[in-house]
Amino acid sequence: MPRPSVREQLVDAAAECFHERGYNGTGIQDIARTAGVPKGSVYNHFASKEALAAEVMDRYAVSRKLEMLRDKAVAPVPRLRAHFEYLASDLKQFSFERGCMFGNFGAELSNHSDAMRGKVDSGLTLWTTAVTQVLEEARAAGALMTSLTPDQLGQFLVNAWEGAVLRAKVTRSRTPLDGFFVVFDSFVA
Amino acid sequence: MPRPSVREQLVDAAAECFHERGYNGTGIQDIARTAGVPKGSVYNHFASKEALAAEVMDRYAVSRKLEMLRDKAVAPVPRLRAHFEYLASDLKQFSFERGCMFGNFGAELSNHSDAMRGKVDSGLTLWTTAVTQVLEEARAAGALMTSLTPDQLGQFLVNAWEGAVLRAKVTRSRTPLDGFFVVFDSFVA
DNA sequence: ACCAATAAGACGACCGTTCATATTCTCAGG
DNA sequence: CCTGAGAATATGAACGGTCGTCTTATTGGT
Repeated sequence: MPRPSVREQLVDAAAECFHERGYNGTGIQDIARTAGVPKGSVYNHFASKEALAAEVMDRYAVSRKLEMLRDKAVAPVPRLRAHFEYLASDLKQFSFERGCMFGNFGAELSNHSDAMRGKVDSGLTLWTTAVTQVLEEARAAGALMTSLTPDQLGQFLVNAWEGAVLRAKVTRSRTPLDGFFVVFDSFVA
Repeated sequence: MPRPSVREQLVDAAAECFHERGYNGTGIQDIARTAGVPKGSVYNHFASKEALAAEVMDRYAVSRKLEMLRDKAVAPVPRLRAHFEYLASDLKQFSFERGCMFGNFGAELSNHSDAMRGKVDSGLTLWTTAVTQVLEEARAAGALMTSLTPDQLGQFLVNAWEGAVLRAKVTRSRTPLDGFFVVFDSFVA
C-alpha cells in the first residue's frame, strides 16, 4: 500500500477552485491551499496547470452521469427529464453560482488552449449523442410532439440547457431552468 | 474641442482583448500594446481594470442594436429573425471564436464582481424584454405557433441563443446557430 | 540503504496600480 | 499677436505581490 497520496485531494481542490473562479482566476497557490498541501507538491503529480485542468474536466464529464440516460428500465421521456432535473439539483447545491463546467471552460479557454476546447467539444458531443438516443426512443414510442428530428432536437436541447444554466448563474436563480422545463414539456410528453 | 484622446482607442483595444482572451486572460499591458499607448497611460482614463471592463460592456450592449427590434416598419417575425441573423453575422466575422460578451463575462465574472454580474444581468434582461415585445406583436398577428406565452418564449429563445453561441464557439462552426434557426422557425412563422 | 514521493524555497516574468516627471494645450494679461 | 502661467494629459519607471514552474534537499516506506 503506497503512502496516502495527495493527488486526489489536488484534483478535488482544483475542481472546486476552477468551477468557482474559473481557470485564469485560479492560481496554483489557491489550489494547493484548498487541498491543504504546499504549493511545490502540485508539480509532483501534474506536469502543468493545464494538465491538472484537463484531469478536472475528465472527472467532471464522468460526474454528469450519462449512464442514467441509458437506463432502459425507465421510460424515455421521464428518464430524460430526470436527467436534467439531476443536473438542476447539482446546480442548486451552490445557489446556481457555479454553472456548468463545460460552459465555463468553453467560454474561457476555447481560444486559449486547443486541447481544452477539444475536451469540452467531445464532452458536449458525447452528452448530446446520449440525449439524442433517448429522443429516438421517445419518437419510437410516439412521445415526441414535434416534427423536428431527434438529432435536431437533441442538439438544440443541450445548447438551450447550457444557455439556461448560464442565465441561472447570472441571475442566481432557478427561474431560467424552470423556463427550460416548460419548453421541454412542450416538446416531449 | 478637447485634445484627441486615446480613451477611445483604449476602449476599442480592451474590447478586442477581453472578447478574445477573456477578462482574467487579458493584462493591462496587452490592452495598452493593442491600443499603441504606454501601459501607464491607461490609468489616466480609467480608475481600474474593472472600470475599463465596465465601459467595454456598456459599449457592447449598445452594439447589439436592440433598436432594430423596435422597427415597426418590418413585420414582427422577419424582424426578429433578422435580428438573430445580424448577431450571427457578427459572430461569423471572427470565425465564431469570440462568442457573445454577455455569455463570456457572465460565465467568467459572475462570482468575481457583483457589479459585472449586474451589468450582464441587466443587459440580458433588456434584450429579453425587447425580444418578448416582438413576440407579443407576432402573437397579435397570429404568427406564434405555440401555446407558450411570449414571455416564456422570449426568455427561452435568448437563453437558447446564448447556448448555441457558446457551442458555436467551442465547435468553431455555424452549425449550432443553424440548429437554433430551425427550431426558431418551428416556433414562429 | 535505496528510491520515489514530498516539501520548501527560489526563479524570472508579469500582474494591477501608483507616482514623479515631462509634455502639451488653453487662455489670460500685456 | 505674443507670451507664459497653470491645468490637463502623457509617460515610463518602479511598487509590492503573485504567477506558473523548477531545483534541491529531505522524508518515509520497503
